[in-house]
Amino acid sequence: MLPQSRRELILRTLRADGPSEVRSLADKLGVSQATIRRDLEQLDADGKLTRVYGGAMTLEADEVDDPFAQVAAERADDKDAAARTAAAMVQDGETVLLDIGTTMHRLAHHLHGKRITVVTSNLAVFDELRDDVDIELVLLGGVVRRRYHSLVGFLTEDNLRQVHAGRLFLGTSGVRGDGAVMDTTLVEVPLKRAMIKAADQVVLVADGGKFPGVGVARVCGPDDLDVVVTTASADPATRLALQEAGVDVVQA
Amino acid sequence: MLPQSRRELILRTLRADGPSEVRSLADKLGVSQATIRRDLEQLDADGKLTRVYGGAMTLEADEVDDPFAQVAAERADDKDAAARTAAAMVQDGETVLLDIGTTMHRLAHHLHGKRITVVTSNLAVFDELRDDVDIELVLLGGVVRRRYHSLVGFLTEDNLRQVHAGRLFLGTSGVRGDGAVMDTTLVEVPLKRAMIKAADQVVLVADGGKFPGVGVARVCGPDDLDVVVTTASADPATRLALQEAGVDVVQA
DNA sequence: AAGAGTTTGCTCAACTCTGCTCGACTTTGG
DNA sequence: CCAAAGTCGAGCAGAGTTGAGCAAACTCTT
Repeated sequence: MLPQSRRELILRTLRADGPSEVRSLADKLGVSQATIRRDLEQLDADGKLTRVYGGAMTLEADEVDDPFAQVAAERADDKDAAARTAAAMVQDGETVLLDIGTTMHRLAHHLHGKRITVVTSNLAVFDELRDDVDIELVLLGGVVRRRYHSLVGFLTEDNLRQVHAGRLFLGTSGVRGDGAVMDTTLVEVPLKRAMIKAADQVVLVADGGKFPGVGVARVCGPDDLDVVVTTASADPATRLALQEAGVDVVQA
Repeated sequence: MLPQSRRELILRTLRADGPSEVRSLADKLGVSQATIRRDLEQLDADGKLTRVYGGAMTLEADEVDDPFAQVAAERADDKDAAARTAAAMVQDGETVLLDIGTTMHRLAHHLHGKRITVVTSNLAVFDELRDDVDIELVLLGGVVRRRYHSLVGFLTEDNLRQVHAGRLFLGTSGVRGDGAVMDTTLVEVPLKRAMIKAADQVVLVADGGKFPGVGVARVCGPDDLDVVVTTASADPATRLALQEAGVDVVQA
């Protein structure tokens, strides 16, 4: 068995069975606990899982299939930097709409302490903010998608037609060279479009590793974006394409 | 069990079941009280819960549903019996709509293992069922009311107009002598009415202590009910009034 | 076929977690 | 107001976990 395969198997096991101990993983995969520890250490550094005393837990089932996984180590910090910068834009009294995905969860983490209204169908955001009494929290209806920690479906779209937010923070699987925002999860595309319609200002939060990036479906073009928050590693050409389309590109 | 998993389980337990004692948590999780104390200490330091003498509670004040809250504690067995009987009516494949309130949370607890679709705006029900992969869970949108563990507002009503369920399980603060269903929380009344419209069959679940009972607002009359699940202590006169209105009164 | 570089399993000291005990403190019920 | 019961936090020892170092096995290149 290849080390890389073993690591993917570890991630799959975590996603299927939840938190696992070092011992059980070692037994299951037929290697020593020392090897598992090294695997977990690396996967944690890559931001693929959360290392805890005695084992590991899943983080999210977000970008596991990400072809840019090699640079993910730097990108964990990158992602958080982008999320923090985006969160800093939010002023007390605002109403913000938060997309699905781990980036938005990190962003929500940096919203603590603000007196704002947050609208979302992201269950990770909901869990993060549900006990923060300073934040008015509005959850969009929908079918619970456990793997993606989100609510989706026509109920969500329906709710989105009834709400309005000053600012939308949008996530993505990648931004194409021409500035188009892409996504890999088809069911989310109509939701993202509905969110764009429901907000005055659209802020795309995407660490540099997503420039240029791919995805199955096109969510929107650069014309629909007002601001893009990214990091230093973003591809200059894509960046230029966005700026030429009139998008304000902010570097975290 | 990983220490970290245990801590998350503690938080989830608190959200689902309300304030817990150190002893009951220790029993439930199979560890010593000393360990629970250390967990609570850490979670309190992290701002995840509020430590109180003898146990812990969620950050927000406890769910004081109605003036009957104290009585509810004493009537726990009664309430649970009614909830269990009501849950037993549900067959695999059904779609059920669950009202707000602690009774519905107990009912949800007895739904584990069934392959059904549950629609609700009750966050305690959501917490109870969110990890049960056999259950398709649909959450109605709305504003998070932390004190009541629920989602309310026009988004909820809007979603309710779009969904349909075979059966609605309805809670109440009390049933009047003439069979009218009452409620103390005004904001929930339009929701309950919308739920009644969205379901083929309306099942009121109310332990005997709510017969006869009061409330500020009238939710619906006995004509809107199909079945009432209650317990032995229910007032016979109110019971008769219901039966005369054609309601099937089931005793748990 | 040999060498460089990586991966793996083992050992060991440091650390963390857990359950226990004990004295101090808080709550409860007279 | 007092005493009994329960709860708390500190300290301790044992069990388990961790990361570092090291040698053997393996892979890839030359």
